[in-house]
Amino acid sequence: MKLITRDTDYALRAVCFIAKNKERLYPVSSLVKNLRIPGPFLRKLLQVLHNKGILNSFKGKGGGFSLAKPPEDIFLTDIMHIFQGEFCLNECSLGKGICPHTKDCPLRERILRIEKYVRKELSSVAVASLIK
Amino acid sequence: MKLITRDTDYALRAVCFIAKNKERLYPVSSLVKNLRIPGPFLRKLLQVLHNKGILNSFKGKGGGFSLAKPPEDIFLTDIMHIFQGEFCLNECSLGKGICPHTKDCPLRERILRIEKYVRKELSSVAVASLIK
DNA sequence: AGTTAATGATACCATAATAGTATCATATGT
DNA sequence: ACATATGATACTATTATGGTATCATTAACT
Repeated sequence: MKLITRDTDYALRAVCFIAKNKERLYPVSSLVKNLRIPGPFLRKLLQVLHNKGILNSFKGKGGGFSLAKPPEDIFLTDIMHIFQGEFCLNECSLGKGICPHTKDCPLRERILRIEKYVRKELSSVAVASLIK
Repeated sequence: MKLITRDTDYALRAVCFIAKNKERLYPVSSLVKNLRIPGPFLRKLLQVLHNKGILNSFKGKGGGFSLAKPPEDIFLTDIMHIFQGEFCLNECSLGKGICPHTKDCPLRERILRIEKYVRKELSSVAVASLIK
């Protein structure tokens, strides 16, 4: 099972790469060369990151992407949230009201505890800490 | 994202149900009534559990499934392992040698730490502890 | 003004994973 | 013999994932 999906992984790598030289503008083509991620796919991801306020974008010749905020303020969880939705380990059939234990599932509590831990661990990871 | 897939969830529920009265034999039909899981699907799952030594099975009229070992000795991780494979959070593209940081990914260590924690938490959950 | 190089938006497609069904064979108690 | 159960396995439908393609828009630079 994957904690981090391909989307998130690609996006994170792109963000980290851009963060290393945060003044510059990086067009997709340049990122593709450096990161070996399929161009059209990466482009889609970057557009999303832009819409979500992680990146700035500039159209036209000489344009590209740059960070919209300092790398200290971009967290792994931000990117995970964008591409993977709300982090939740508890998506067994319970949620759908199928399970007879919907309310008092004996596993639920333990899983929520694990979830809390993982969330805490992940939320401490800023892009800044990944580019050293 | 799901820590526990549908397969595991269904299988676990069936095992717990059987464990509550561990002397009895439960045919699939009876489990279906009680657990509201699609019959043919559950049957397939139970066959796997039998092949993996979690359940006994008895063919023919009056047959059905029973636990192959005491509920104290059946762990959530056993069932997860059967239906979800080796537990591993670290399946980002790294493993495939695509990522330039294959060896010294700054995230890897943190994820491995999380993985270790989750594994420890899950491995402490026996079926016996879920049926009270 | 025209060309080139970039993103914006969005529709499309291919593959794999997931969830579930169907069928035929075999065993067993009555 | 018959009814009821599992064993094995092939099949199918749906969804998620990963990736492409296309056309529109914007901006810099002749």
